Amino acid sequence: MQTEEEILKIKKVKNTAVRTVVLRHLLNQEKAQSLKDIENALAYTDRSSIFRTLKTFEENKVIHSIEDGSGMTKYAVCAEGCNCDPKDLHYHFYCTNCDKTFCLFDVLIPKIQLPENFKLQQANMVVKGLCNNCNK
Amino acid sequence: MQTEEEILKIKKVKNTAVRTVVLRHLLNQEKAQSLKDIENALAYTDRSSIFRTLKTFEENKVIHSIEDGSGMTKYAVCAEGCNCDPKDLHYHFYCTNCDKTFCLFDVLIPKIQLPENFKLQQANMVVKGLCNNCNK
DNA sequence: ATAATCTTTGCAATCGAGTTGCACTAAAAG
DNA sequence: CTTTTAGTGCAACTCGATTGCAAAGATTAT
Repeated sequence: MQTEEEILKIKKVKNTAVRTVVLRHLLNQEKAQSLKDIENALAYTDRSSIFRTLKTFEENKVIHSIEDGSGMTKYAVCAEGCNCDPKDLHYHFYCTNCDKTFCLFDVLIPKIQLPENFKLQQANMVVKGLCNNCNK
Repeated sequence: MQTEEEILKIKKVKNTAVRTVVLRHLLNQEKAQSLKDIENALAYTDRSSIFRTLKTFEENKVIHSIEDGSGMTKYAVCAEGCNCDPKDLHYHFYCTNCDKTFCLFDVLIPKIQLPENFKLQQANMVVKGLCNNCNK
């Protein structure tokens, strides 16, 4: 497992106090985090600083963003060697009753044949409905 | 083609002035409409009335909502016999440069095998990137 | 038909995620 | 050490979505 410093160095992002704690937090979580999640976890760090940090991380492929249907963009650290291709991604299932998001790791996203000269940057596949707990 | 009155009767939604004009507008458009689109088109109808009308329509399966990556929820009239299954839907391609949304009618969404006892209500497949015009 | 009740509508206000301007501080370059 | 560039914190703002409330309209019971 890489340290925050190593990751930032590899991705050519200058290391700062805010960047280190944000990245560390993301690495410590098993679920993708929203700006609000991070803000709540890091009580003494300003929201806009976290926001700009996330933008910087995203531009430099340190993290990628996910639309999971909850209405809030979530962020997760890219796996080693991740180039944010859709093949790295999976479906998200958002339960409209309990507001939980499930990652459907077992269901792979098929290759999408885009029209001529379209360039894919990101794919968000959100499935909404009732989870096993709420479907009664 | 059904009239607004027929559709509302079939879906058991009481007919009102606002509901008729909103539904008529949606029927007349070839593209899915955002709340703002409808608001602009119907100058003398209040936004919150349109909003509540859309919620009522959605609950009663008169229309379905679409997240197309633009950040605004869009609405489209359900086809006759549509039960808002994902099989009725298609991918949306959102160009991050020119902010246009393209419906990829030719690329069908494969059947998604959900985990045991999960109930699917809606699926939004959004692909982001550069369209043929911006990819130069 | 009339009163009581429920629904719909319009307006204004609010919410919340995201974003930006600006001044201050810290780090890098000269 | 001075100049320049980058990062941070605070407050304010944007904008889509949503809600409280009172007036208007429709429905039901008397």
